[in-house]
Amino acid sequence: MALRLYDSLSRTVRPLEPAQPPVVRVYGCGPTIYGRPHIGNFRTFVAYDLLHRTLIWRGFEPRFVVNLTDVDDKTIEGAAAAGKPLREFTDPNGEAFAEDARTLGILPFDDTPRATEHVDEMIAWIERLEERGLAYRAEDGSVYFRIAAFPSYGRLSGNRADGESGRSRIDADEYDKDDVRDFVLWKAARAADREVGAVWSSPWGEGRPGWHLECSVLSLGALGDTLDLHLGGEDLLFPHHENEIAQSEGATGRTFVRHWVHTRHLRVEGEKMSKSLGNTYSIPDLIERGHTPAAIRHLLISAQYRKELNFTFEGLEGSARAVQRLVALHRRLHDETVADADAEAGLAGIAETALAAFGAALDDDLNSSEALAALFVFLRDVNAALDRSGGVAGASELDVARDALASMDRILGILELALAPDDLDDDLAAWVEERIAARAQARVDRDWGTADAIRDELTDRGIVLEDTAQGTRWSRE
RNA sequence: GGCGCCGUGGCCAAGUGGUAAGGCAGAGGACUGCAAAUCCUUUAUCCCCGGUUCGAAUCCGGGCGGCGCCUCCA
Repeated sequence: MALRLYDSLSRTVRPLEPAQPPVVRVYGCGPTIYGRPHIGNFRTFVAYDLLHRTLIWRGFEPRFVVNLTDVDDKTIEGAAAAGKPLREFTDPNGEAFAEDARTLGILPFDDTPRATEHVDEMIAWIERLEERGLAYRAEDGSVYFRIAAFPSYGRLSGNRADGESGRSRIDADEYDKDDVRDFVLWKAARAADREVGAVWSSPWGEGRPGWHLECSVLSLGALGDTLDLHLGGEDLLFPHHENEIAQSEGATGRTFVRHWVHTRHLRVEGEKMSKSLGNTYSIPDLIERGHTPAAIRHLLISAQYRKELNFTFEGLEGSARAVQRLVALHRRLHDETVADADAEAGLAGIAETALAAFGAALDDDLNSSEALAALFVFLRDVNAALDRSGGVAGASELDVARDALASMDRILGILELALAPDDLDDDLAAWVEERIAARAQARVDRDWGTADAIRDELTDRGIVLEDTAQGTRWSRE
């Protein structure tokens, strides 16, 4: 079974065919680090992560590069507003992104290049384009890409490459362009740029690199002349990626990207995310409201990356419940099932079926929704089998079931987050243990009134009790 | 206007020709001192109309409704 992914250029789901398997060269457009990334950004980055993990699971050797845009209008404005040099403004934002990514269990990328650290290469790139007649200098010292000289422009987005496109995109500030579709490669310095140090010298005078150029130079610089996979949010399809193709293929004469993957935007409570609606939640915002990383991650992968996903607090609560069931299953398999060499609960068959369905779902364009369904069928069937066997299973089938759960979570990364050690303080834990002991005595005495009162007391403090054959277990929430 | 996407049970969401996954919520039951956890049972003819087909949620046509990009937003 081969991994198949939707390719935005051919508009079909087709097998991933890296140029030099098992190596897969992946580049994903990363965040612009002008502020704390929001939950919408992370829908995309969690999708990157799902792909990353699936590639590894399927035996590929991904080289996964995601850039950080640290010079553009927004970072410059932000730095100016904060009265800081650009770098001083963007550094903490880059760190915030890394921190939130870790919180959500996103595997580290192999490289996260920053635009400002590769300006020399970008300048060299523009020179190549100039030599090939694909770039021209405007009167103000800016340099533009000449779209008229790149005939296949528009193939990715389906936007007509020829002249009139119904709606004028002429920007009053960009009257220097020969053609309204031409995009800037090098932006002549403005006073605002100088203020925050967002200025580099070049053959065309002082200025800064254009945003589109960044991704071509960073990706090809890190990965070679052709990328196996290029990822990005759906908003980047046009003009960003269209422009990347033009300037990359224009300069190298080779195919830029073999397979384009775009993620659908997240909606929040049924609405588009926007600052005016106040619904651009960040990861720390959600954690502060009492939501867990595992639940957030579960919700973000509950729909396939190309489908619209509506992020709601009601949904987040539902995800939290689903995560709890997974944790309970994990605990049951590891701590509560008796291994008996002679027993046979039927776990191996359940695991095999689940893994096959799970893998097939991922292979089918990362259908995380269906993969999750396979996991929950596994959950139900294992629980039912163990209920029937009285909590006893064969040692080897138990291992098989544990491995299957671990294997699926290597992709989903949910248990991995949910099982992370709780930072509950020792005093509270000691108190809980004391109360549980008191309740146990009351139960021995058949003093149900006292036993229930203690349980209520714990419930009020957010502690949930479960009486099991092995004794009373407690957990938060 | 150009290029696309979507409309499945109370909510979320799979399924793209063979008779409706899964999650959350609800109801009933088993288990339990009572609970919790777990299991079992239970709630849909898939926006509307027409067509193709032995057969369509799935294909085609037409409506209605929602959404994205075309502005350096993932």
